[in-house]
Amino acid sequence: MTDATEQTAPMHPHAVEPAPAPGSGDQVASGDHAAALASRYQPGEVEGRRYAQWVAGGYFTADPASDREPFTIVIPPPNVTGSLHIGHALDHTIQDSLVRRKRMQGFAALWLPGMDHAGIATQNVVERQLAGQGLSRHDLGRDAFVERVWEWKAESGGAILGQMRRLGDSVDWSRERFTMDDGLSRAVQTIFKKLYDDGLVYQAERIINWCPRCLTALSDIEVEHSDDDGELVSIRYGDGAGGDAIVVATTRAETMLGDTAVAVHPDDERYRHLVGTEVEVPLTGRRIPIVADEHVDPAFGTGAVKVTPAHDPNDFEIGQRHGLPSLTIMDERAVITAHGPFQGLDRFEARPAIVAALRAQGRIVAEKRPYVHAVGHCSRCGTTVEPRLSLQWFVSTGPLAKAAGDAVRDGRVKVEPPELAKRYFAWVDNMHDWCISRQLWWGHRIPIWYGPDGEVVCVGPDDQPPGGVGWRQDEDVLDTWFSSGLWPFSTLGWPDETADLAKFYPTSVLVTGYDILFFWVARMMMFGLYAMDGQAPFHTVALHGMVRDQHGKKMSKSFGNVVDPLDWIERFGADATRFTLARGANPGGDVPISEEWCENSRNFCNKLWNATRFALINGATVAGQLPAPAELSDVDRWILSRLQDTVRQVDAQFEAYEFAKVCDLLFHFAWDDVCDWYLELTKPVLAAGGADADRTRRVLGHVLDNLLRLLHPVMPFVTDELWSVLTGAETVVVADWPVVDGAYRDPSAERRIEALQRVVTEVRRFRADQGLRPSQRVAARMSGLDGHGIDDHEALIRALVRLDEPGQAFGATAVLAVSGDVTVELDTSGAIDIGAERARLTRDLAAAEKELTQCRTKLGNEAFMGKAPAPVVDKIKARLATAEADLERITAALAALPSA
RNA sequence: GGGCGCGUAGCUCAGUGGGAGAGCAUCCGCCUUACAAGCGGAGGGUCAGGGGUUCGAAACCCUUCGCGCCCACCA
Repeated sequence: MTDATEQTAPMHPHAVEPAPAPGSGDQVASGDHAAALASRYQPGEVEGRRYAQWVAGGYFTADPASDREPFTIVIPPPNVTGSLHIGHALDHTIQDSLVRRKRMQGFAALWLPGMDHAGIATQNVVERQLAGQGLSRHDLGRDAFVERVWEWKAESGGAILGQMRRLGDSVDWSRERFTMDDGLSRAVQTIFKKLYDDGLVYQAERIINWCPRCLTALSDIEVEHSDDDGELVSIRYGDGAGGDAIVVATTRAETMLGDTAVAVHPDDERYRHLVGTEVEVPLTGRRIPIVADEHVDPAFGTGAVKVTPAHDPNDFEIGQRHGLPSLTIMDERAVITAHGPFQGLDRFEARPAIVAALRAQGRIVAEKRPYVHAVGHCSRCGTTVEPRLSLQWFVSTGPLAKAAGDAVRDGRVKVEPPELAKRYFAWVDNMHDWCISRQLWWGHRIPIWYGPDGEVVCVGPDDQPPGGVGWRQDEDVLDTWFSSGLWPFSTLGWPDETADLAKFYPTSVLVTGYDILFFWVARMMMFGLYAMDGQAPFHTVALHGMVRDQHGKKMSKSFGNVVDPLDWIERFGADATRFTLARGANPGGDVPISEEWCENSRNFCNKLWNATRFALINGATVAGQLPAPAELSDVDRWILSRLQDTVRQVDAQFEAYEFAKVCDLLFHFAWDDVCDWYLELTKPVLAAGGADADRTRRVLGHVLDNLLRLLHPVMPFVTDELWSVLTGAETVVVADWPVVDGAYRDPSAERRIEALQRVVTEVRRFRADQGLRPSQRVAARMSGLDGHGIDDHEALIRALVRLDEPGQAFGATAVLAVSGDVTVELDTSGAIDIGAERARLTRDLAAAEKELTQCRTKLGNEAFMGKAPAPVVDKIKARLATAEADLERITAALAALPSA
């Protein structure tokens, strides 16, 4: 462990000098400080003040000229339209913990904040606002509408930034970015042109997912499938007179208006004779061919499929294979445009109308039958997606996705937890081309210009758009995820060769929920590798799960179980909220939370608060050298050794993204080791005064100092407040992260104090069983402590369990046999509850006997003795010895019990 | 339809080949001079069922049952 003087000294250019120690080099926190601390932690009084100090101190501002090793995280940019929900709070807590620790470890740490313009989602929000005033975006016109969205962005985005401050996010505000700002728009245009020039974006007429309400194309990932109830109807095509009738089954009868073929499987004997002939499409009078296609499943329905190339992706494929025409029969709002009685009907109105008309003609051969099938819905508005044939822009994902997969496959990018890489591969290895054009107004407009004579020109960021009569720019904008995919380098200044890009790219770790592994992570991988010469955008992808309620249920408004992070921050504090989330965050796992657990986290904050109060009241010292190991008492050695072990384990768990384990380790070290045992053990020493007390004050200060540092990444506010009071320095934000110092590891001291704890616990247990009030002092005689090397600690033990030295008239009435040869005789003036004690001893006896039997059985098993490794056998032998001794002790104690 | 995962204390979850754990909840006793947002003590589990591998299984394999998630263009 580094020495205390160094630890409090500023180590970063931004760090503020600690308050000069008055008079001497040693700085002893006085009782005055403690008096300043209320008996409870009140987060509201601390958080705003601390955050303002951090920002004013410039601690979060990263320096690209620094010679320190970089550590970079780019924030998953929240949707500018939304507000931060508890899932963001989890995501941010994890990122903040990582970046705060690295900052303390001396890295040039950058956490880059920003927001996403979220094209379709944001446009929808503003359109709804307009609708409230009876307006549509067309009433405003494109420019005015976009202007309106920018206004909303300023309002909504500001709220998000405020929430981030409340959470304590240590982001570099000087580098805040927005996907629509000038720099990022330039990046978008640059990569679009590069892709275009490389032939990796193209325009094509294809069947795409279309939202008839949003009136735009959607990519595959913007479509959510659900199993919906449908009805399968069987319709007879053809007149049947010449045997050319054929029955098809469909859930979408309305599309028959656009049928251009009927398809059967080539091997289907039932229909072989019909292949190559024509049938008449009912209601239309059109005659269409019957074709043979492998895609048809002869076992499904009637084995014959109606083919509507313009309104079904499969049918489109079949159409391509057989050179069929595509008949578009619906407009962009999914209203029937085909001439006839159905014109003007919505698709869902047309369906029953057409079925009724068919029935009237006797064409329905099998009545409607319920049929559950997967139906796509717009992920933004829920409207049933309509496959639509239209001219759109696509990214050719083949080579990009291959590279994205390889980067993880060959280990250049690690996925945590590794199991989730399977999902990633499943995605990138089966990716379709990506439809990137959107018929929206809010977004990056596609930099393609069309000339009067059919010219198509892609315009780069530094190019002058073609002027002249008849030239016009493509009306569409790009998919939001197109710009999000550039985030790790566009935010650092790309395409310019900036100092930030050189220093902070590739980023260190990407933290996000597994739910957007496909949406976002895969796209960043594709674009990062492509734009940055094969350098992946991050070294590690650390995935967490979704926040859930205390029963593991998804949070949703309809369940009424949604937690607003600001609500918890108000009521329990930001640190409690963060600790609750971090404590549940196992890698890749969902995070259940509840108000009760958050209360517990708040209590933990208060525990730290009061432990520090105790230290201050007792004059804990944080400056100066920690005494050499040889000068330390057993208790000092024990707690310092426990601290070393905690530092070691916390580091290991941090590196493994095991946030739940980090929290668990620190919680137990702080509450059990430090508060429940160590502070109690220091009380008699401090009360006695003298050199021992002086030394204890130094160790106590050191332990708390380091504990607060260790907790700071997860609980930044309370630790900063306490640490600055304890040390007199400005802030723990840029203090050194604790380092393991092997000189203070002391397993034998740990064993001795553990023995002491066993004795204390046994006496307490007896006292509790006997109903002895804590305040009641009992005379006692102890022996056998030397067997554990704790004979020096008899006074300490007596202090902890209120046992007096035996007086003149000592008459033991109870003998506790603790462990080894330790016995404690207590003078309870004959007032012991023999029944309770007998019950206790009988239970212990049974446990010891069980243990004894188990061990003997094993050791008597030749196969075990022959094959089990020696250390395992030795361990069983040791257990046997302990069990035998326990049995003997307990038996003796039972025998010594006065008969009732 | 394909893929992935889960089932351990009342609840939520750790534990992945050698003595069943944590937090919360429960019960008992305490205002013991940092903290009642606290302190001390206690109870509670055939590790979903079955089979197998092994000297040894909560863990590895097979299987049954139950649950969840992701992906998906069979009308």
